[in-house]
Amino acid sequence: MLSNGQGCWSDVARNAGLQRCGKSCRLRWINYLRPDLKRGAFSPQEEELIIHLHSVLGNRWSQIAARLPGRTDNEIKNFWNSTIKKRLKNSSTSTSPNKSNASDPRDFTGAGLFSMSEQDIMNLCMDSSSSSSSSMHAMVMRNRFDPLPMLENSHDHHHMPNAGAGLFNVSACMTQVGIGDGLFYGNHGIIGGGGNNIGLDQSELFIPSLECISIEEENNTTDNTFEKTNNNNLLNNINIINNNNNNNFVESGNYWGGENLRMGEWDMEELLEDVSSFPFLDFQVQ
DNA sequence: AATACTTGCAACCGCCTGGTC
DNA sequence: AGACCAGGCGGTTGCAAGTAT
Repeated sequence: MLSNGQGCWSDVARNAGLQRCGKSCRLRWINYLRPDLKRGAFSPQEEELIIHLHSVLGNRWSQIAARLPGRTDNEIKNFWNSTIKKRLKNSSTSTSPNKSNASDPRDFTGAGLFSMSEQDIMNLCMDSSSSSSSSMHAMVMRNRFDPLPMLENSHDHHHMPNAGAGLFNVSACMTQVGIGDGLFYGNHGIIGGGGNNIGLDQSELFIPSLECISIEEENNTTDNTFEKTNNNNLLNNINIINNNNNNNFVESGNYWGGENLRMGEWDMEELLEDVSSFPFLDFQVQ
Protein backbone atom coordinates (compact mmCIF):
# COMPACT_ATOMS: atom_id res chain seq x y z
CA MET A 1 0.00 0.00 0.00
CA LEU A 2 2.79 2.40 0.87
CA SER A 3 4.66 1.83 -2.33
CA ASN A 4 1.76 1.48 -4.73
CA GLY A 5 -1.06 3.32 -3.11
CA GLN A 6 -4.62 2.22 -2.96
CA GLY A 7 -5.76 0.33 -5.99
CA CYS A 8 -7.66 -2.86 -6.39
CA TRP A 9 -7.70 -4.70 -3.13
CA SER A 10 -7.89 -8.08 -4.77
CA ASP A 11 -4.69 -7.16 -6.59
CA VAL A 12 -3.12 -6.22 -3.30
CA ALA A 13 -3.98 -9.58 -1.88
CA ARG A 14 -2.77 -11.35 -4.99
CA ASN A 15 0.47 -9.43 -5.39
CA ALA A 16 1.35 -9.74 -1.74
CA GLY A 17 0.93 -13.46 -1.90
CA LEU A 18 -1.33 -13.43 1.08
CA GLN A 19 -3.86 -16.07 1.88
CA ARG A 20 -6.40 -13.29 2.18
CA CYS A 21 -9.12 -11.83 0.08
CA GLY A 22 -8.95 -8.22 -0.97
CA LYS A 23 -11.66 -7.37 1.38
CA SER A 24 -9.73 -8.70 4.32
CA CYS A 25 -6.65 -6.76 3.23
CA ARG A 26 -8.64 -3.59 2.96
CA LEU A 27 -9.99 -4.04 6.44
CA ARG A 28 -6.58 -4.80 7.84
CA TRP A 29 -5.18 -1.68 6.24
CA ILE A 30 -7.98 0.60 7.29
CA ASN A 31 -8.29 -0.61 10.83
CA TYR A 32 -4.73 -1.38 11.73
CA LEU A 33 -1.96 -0.71 9.25
CA ARG A 34 -2.72 2.78 8.02
CA PRO A 35 0.14 5.06 9.02
CA ASP A 36 -2.12 7.93 9.95
CA LEU A 37 -3.91 5.98 12.61
CA LYS A 38 -3.95 7.49 16.03
CA ARG A 39 -3.08 4.94 18.65
CA GLY A 40 -3.98 4.90 22.26
CA ALA A 41 -6.98 5.61 24.37
CA PHE A 42 -9.67 8.05 23.41
CA SER A 43 -9.27 11.44 24.95
CA PRO A 44 -12.16 13.00 26.86
CA GLN A 45 -12.60 15.40 23.97
CA GLU A 46 -12.85 12.59 21.50
CA GLU A 47 -15.23 10.81 23.80
CA GLU A 48 -17.49 13.81 24.01
CA LEU A 49 -17.37 14.31 20.31
CA ILE A 50 -18.26 10.70 19.66
CA ILE A 51 -21.24 10.97 21.93
CA HIS A 52 -22.28 14.16 20.28
CA LEU A 53 -21.89 12.79 16.80
CA HIS A 54 -23.59 9.55 17.70
CA SER A 55 -26.56 11.45 18.98
CA VAL A 56 -26.83 13.12 15.61
CA LEU A 57 -25.76 10.36 13.27
CA GLY A 58 -26.66 7.24 15.15
CA ASN A 59 -24.64 4.12 14.38
CA ARG A 60 -23.11 5.62 11.29
CA TRP A 61 -19.65 4.81 12.43
CA SER A 62 -17.94 5.67 9.21
CA GLN A 63 -19.40 9.15 9.25
CA ILE A 64 -18.45 9.59 12.87
CA ALA A 65 -14.96 8.34 12.11
CA ALA A 66 -14.68 10.81 9.25
CA ARG A 67 -14.85 13.56 11.81
CA LEU A 68 -12.29 12.02 14.12
CA PRO A 69 -8.95 12.09 12.36
CA GLY A 70 -6.84 9.04 13.00
CA ARG A 71 -9.70 6.96 14.29
CA THR A 72 -11.45 4.20 12.44
CA ASP A 73 -15.09 3.40 12.33
CA ASN A 74 -14.32 0.02 13.83
CA GLU A 75 -12.40 1.54 16.67
CA ILE A 76 -15.15 4.01 17.43
CA LYS A 77 -17.77 1.32 17.18
CA ASN A 78 -15.86 -0.88 19.60
CA PHE A 79 -15.31 2.01 21.93
CA TRP A 80 -18.98 2.85 21.88
CA ASN A 81 -20.15 -0.68 22.44
CA SER A 82 -17.64 -1.57 25.08
CA THR A 83 -17.28 1.64 27.01
CA ILE A 84 -19.69 4.46 26.36
CA LYS A 85 -22.82 2.39 25.98
CA LYS A 86 -22.06 0.53 29.14
CA ARG A 87 -21.38 3.70 31.01
CA LEU A 88 -24.59 5.29 29.90
CA LYS A 89 -26.50 2.18 30.79
CA ASN A 90 -24.99 2.01 34.23
CA SER A 91 -25.68 5.61 34.91
CA SER A 92 -29.26 5.28 33.77
CA THR A 93 -29.90 2.31 36.00
CA SER A 94 -28.18 3.86 38.95
CA THR A 95 -30.33 6.95 38.77
CA SER A 96 -33.11 6.84 41.26
CA PRO A 97 -36.51 7.03 39.58
CA ASN A 98 -37.80 9.05 42.49
CA LYS A 99 -35.49 11.87 41.69
CA SER A 100 -37.10 12.68 38.44
CA ASN A 101 -40.44 12.54 36.79
CA ALA A 102 -38.74 11.62 33.60
CA SER A 103 -38.36 7.97 34.40
CA ASP A 104 -40.76 7.29 31.64
CA PRO A 105 -39.08 8.44 28.48
CA ARG A 106 -42.34 9.67 27.15
CA ASP A 107 -43.21 11.59 30.22
CA PHE A 108 -41.69 14.96 29.92
CA THR A 109 -44.29 16.89 31.70
CA GLY A 110 -42.42 16.72 34.93
CA ALA A 111 -40.97 19.85 36.39
CA GLY A 112 -37.33 20.47 36.85
CA LEU A 113 -36.14 19.11 33.58
CA PHE A 114 -34.69 22.37 32.64
CA SER A 115 -33.95 25.23 34.82
CA MET A 116 -31.35 27.01 32.80
CA SER A 117 -32.64 30.13 31.22
CA GLU A 118 -31.43 31.57 28.02
CA GLN A 119 -29.60 34.14 30.03
CA ASP A 120 -27.92 31.40 31.98
CA ILE A 121 -26.80 29.84 28.77
CA MET A 122 -25.50 33.14 27.55
CA ASN A 123 -23.69 33.71 30.79
CA LEU A 124 -22.22 30.32 30.60
CA CYS A 125 -20.94 30.98 27.14
CA MET A 126 -19.75 34.46 27.78
CA ASP A 127 -18.00 33.49 30.96
CA SER A 128 -16.30 30.59 29.44
CA SER A 129 -12.65 31.16 29.01
CA SER A 130 -12.67 28.65 26.26
CA SER A 131 -11.61 29.90 22.91
CA SER A 132 -14.77 28.38 21.63
CA SER A 133 -16.99 30.74 23.55
CA SER A 134 -17.61 32.85 20.50
CA SER A 135 -18.83 29.91 18.53
CA MET A 136 -20.90 28.86 21.46
CA HIS A 137 -22.36 32.29 21.56
CA ALA A 138 -23.13 32.20 17.89
CA MET A 139 -24.82 28.89 18.28
CA VAL A 140 -26.91 30.03 21.14
CA MET A 141 -27.91 33.07 19.18
CA ARG A 142 -28.84 30.91 16.26
CA ASN A 143 -30.52 28.17 18.19
CA ARG A 144 -31.58 29.28 21.54
CA PHE A 145 -31.43 25.71 22.69
CA ASP A 146 -28.49 24.12 21.14
CA PRO A 147 -27.47 20.52 21.36
CA LEU A 148 -24.40 21.36 23.27
CA PRO A 149 -23.19 20.50 26.68
CA MET A 150 -24.85 23.24 28.62
CA LEU A 151 -26.56 21.23 31.20
CA GLU A 152 -25.82 22.29 34.67
CA ASN A 153 -28.41 24.47 36.20
CA SER A 154 -27.48 25.36 39.66
CA HIS A 155 -24.20 24.10 40.94
CA ASP A 156 -21.91 25.78 38.51
CA HIS A 157 -23.66 27.74 35.87
CA HIS A 158 -20.80 29.82 34.87
CA HIS A 159 -18.21 27.39 33.87
CA MET A 160 -18.01 25.05 31.02
CA PRO A 161 -17.81 21.46 32.09
CA ASN A 162 -14.22 20.52 32.33
CA ALA A 163 -13.35 18.49 29.33
CA GLY A 164 -10.83 16.60 31.36
CA ALA A 165 -13.26 15.73 34.08
CA GLY A 166 -14.63 12.73 32.38
CA LEU A 167 -17.80 12.22 30.48
CA PHE A 168 -20.04 15.16 30.90
CA ASN A 169 -23.43 14.95 29.55
CA VAL A 170 -23.40 15.70 25.93
CA SER A 171 -25.27 12.48 25.61
CA ALA A 172 -28.13 13.62 27.71
CA CYS A 173 -28.78 16.68 25.66
CA MET A 174 -28.83 15.07 22.33
CA THR A 175 -31.45 13.50 20.22
CA GLN A 176 -31.48 10.21 18.54
CA VAL A 177 -34.41 8.34 17.22
CA GLY A 178 -34.75 4.85 15.97
CA ILE A 179 -31.33 3.72 16.86
CA GLY A 180 -31.77 0.73 19.06
CA ASP A 181 -29.00 0.05 21.45
CA GLY A 182 -30.95 -0.47 24.56
CA LEU A 183 -30.98 3.11 25.65
CA PHE A 184 -33.91 5.38 25.63
CA TYR A 185 -33.23 8.13 23.23
CA GLY A 186 -36.69 8.98 22.11
CA ASN A 187 -37.13 12.42 20.75
CA HIS A 188 -35.36 14.04 23.59
CA GLY A 189 -32.01 12.52 24.02
CA ILE A 190 -30.88 9.70 26.18
CA ILE A 191 -33.56 9.68 28.77
CA GLY A 192 -32.26 8.94 32.19
CA GLY A 193 -28.79 8.45 30.95
CA GLY A 194 -25.63 9.87 32.18
CA GLY A 195 -26.54 11.83 35.24
CA ASN A 196 -23.81 10.25 37.22
CA ASN A 197 -21.28 10.90 34.57
CA ILE A 198 -20.90 14.39 35.77
CA GLY A 199 -22.14 13.95 39.26
CA LEU A 200 -25.41 15.61 38.58
CA ASP A 201 -28.82 14.46 39.47
CA GLN A 202 -30.80 13.50 36.46
CA SER A 203 -33.48 15.94 37.36
CA GLU A 204 -30.93 18.66 36.96
CA LEU A 205 -30.33 17.88 33.37
CA PHE A 206 -31.97 19.63 30.53
CA ILE A 207 -32.49 17.41 27.58
CA PRO A 208 -33.06 19.68 24.64
CA SER A 209 -33.61 17.96 21.39
CA LEU A 210 -32.91 18.73 17.82
CA GLU A 211 -36.62 18.98 17.40
CA CYS A 212 -36.57 21.68 19.99
CA ILE A 213 -34.02 23.47 17.94
CA SER A 214 -35.99 23.22 14.78
CA ILE A 215 -39.05 24.48 16.47
CA GLU A 216 -37.13 27.21 18.11
CA GLU A 217 -35.72 28.40 14.87
CA GLU A 218 -39.15 28.71 13.41
CA ASN A 219 -40.63 30.36 16.39
CA ASN A 220 -39.64 33.93 16.90
CA THR A 221 -42.25 34.80 19.40
CA THR A 222 -41.13 36.85 22.34
CA ASP A 223 -43.94 35.58 24.42
CA ASN A 224 -42.85 33.56 27.40
CA THR A 225 -45.00 30.72 26.35
CA PHE A 226 -45.07 29.26 22.96
CA GLU A 227 -46.67 26.24 21.51
CA LYS A 228 -46.17 24.92 18.11
CA THR A 229 -47.32 21.81 16.41
CA ASN A 230 -45.56 20.71 13.31
CA ASN A 231 -47.21 18.34 10.93
CA ASN A 232 -44.17 16.83 9.37
CA ASN A 233 -42.89 13.49 10.48
CA LEU A 234 -40.09 14.77 12.55
CA LEU A 235 -42.04 17.18 14.60
CA ASN A 236 -45.32 15.45 14.62
CA ASN A 237 -47.39 16.12 17.68
CA ILE A 238 -44.68 17.82 19.60
CA ASN A 239 -45.74 20.76 21.63
CA ILE A 240 -43.33 22.78 23.58
CA ILE A 241 -44.07 25.23 26.23
CA ASN A 242 -41.25 27.43 27.22
CA ASN A 243 -41.94 28.96 30.51
CA ASN A 244 -39.29 31.52 31.19
CA ASN A 245 -40.88 32.73 34.36
CA ASN A 246 -39.62 29.86 36.38
CA ASN A 247 -36.94 28.89 33.97
CA ASN A 248 -38.40 25.48 33.58
CA PHE A 249 -38.68 23.93 30.24
CA VAL A 250 -41.86 21.97 30.11
CA GLU A 251 -42.85 19.84 27.24
CA SER A 252 -45.87 17.77 26.51
CA GLY A 253 -47.29 15.66 23.77
CA ASN A 254 -46.31 12.56 21.93
CA TYR A 255 -42.64 12.24 22.60
CA TRP A 256 -42.02 8.89 21.17
CA GLY A 257 -42.12 9.57 17.51
CA GLY A 258 -40.29 6.34 17.00
CA GLU A 259 -41.63 4.87 13.82
CA ASN A 260 -42.36 8.20 12.28
CA LEU A 261 -38.77 9.19 12.34
CA ARG A 262 -36.03 8.17 9.99
CA MET A 263 -32.53 9.35 10.16
CA GLY A 264 -32.46 9.69 6.44
CA GLU A 265 -35.19 12.25 6.57
CA TRP A 266 -33.07 14.64 8.50
CA ASP A 267 -30.99 17.25 6.93
CA MET A 268 -27.70 15.80 8.03
CA GLU A 269 -25.62 18.63 6.75
CA GLU A 270 -27.68 21.10 8.67
CA LEU A 271 -27.43 19.02 11.79
CA LEU A 272 -23.73 18.67 11.37
CA GLU A 273 -23.26 22.36 11.11
CA ASP A 274 -23.67 22.30 14.82
CA VAL A 275 -21.17 19.52 15.09
CA SER A 276 -18.67 21.50 13.12
CA SER A 277 -18.80 24.21 15.72
CA PHE A 278 -18.71 21.82 18.58
CA PRO A 279 -16.55 23.55 21.14
CA PHE A 280 -14.05 20.78 21.47
CA LEU A 281 -13.54 20.25 17.81
CA ASP A 282 -10.59 22.52 17.84
CA PHE A 283 -8.45 20.00 19.64
CA GLN A 284 -5.55 18.66 17.68
CA VAL A 285 -5.02 15.06 16.99
CA GLN A 286 -1.53 14.15 17.99
C1' DA B 1 -1.38 -20.87 41.74
C1' DA B 2 -5.40 -22.25 39.31
C1' DT B 3 -9.64 -21.37 37.49
C1' DA B 4 -13.55 -18.58 36.08
C1' DC B 5 -15.10 -14.50 34.41
C1' DT B 6 -14.75 -10.00 32.04
C1' DT B 7 -12.99 -6.80 28.81
C1' DG B 8 -11.19 -4.77 24.64
C1' DC B 9 -10.06 -5.17 20.12
C1' DA B 10 -9.10 -7.14 15.56
C1' DA B 11 -11.25 -9.71 12.28
C1' DC B 12 -15.07 -11.85 10.11
C1' DC B 13 -19.73 -12.02 8.06
C1' DG B 14 -23.43 -10.69 5.43
C1' DC B 15 -25.88 -7.09 3.33
C1' DC B 16 -25.99 -3.05 0.50
C1' DT B 17 -24.53 0.13 -3.15
C1' DG B 18 -22.53 1.71 -7.28
C1' DG B 19 -20.03 0.80 -11.44
C1' DT B 20 -19.28 -1.96 -15.47
C1' DC B 21 -20.41 -4.99 -19.05
C1' DA C 1 -32.58 -4.99 -17.45
C1' DG C 2 -29.82 -7.90 -15.02
C1' DA C 3 -25.58 -10.30 -13.68
C1' DC C 4 -21.24 -9.67 -11.71
C1' DC C 5 -17.76 -7.54 -9.00
C1' DA C 6 -15.37 -4.47 -5.72
C1' DG C 7 -15.77 -1.68 -2.05
C1' DG C 8 -18.20 0.16 2.03
C1' DC C 9 -20.64 -0.49 6.11
C1' DG C 10 -22.64 -2.12 10.56
C1' DG C 11 -23.33 -6.11 13.47
C1' DT C 12 -21.23 -9.91 15.48
C1' DT C 13 -17.70 -13.18 16.90
C1' DG C 14 -13.26 -15.06 18.61
C1' DC C 15 -9.60 -14.65 21.40
C1' DA C 16 -5.83 -12.81 24.12
C1' DA C 17 -5.07 -10.20 28.14
C1' DG C 18 -6.57 -8.63 32.40
C1' DT C 19 -9.14 -9.20 36.70
C1' DA C 20 -11.67 -11.51 40.27
C1' DT C 21 -12.46 -15.46 43.08
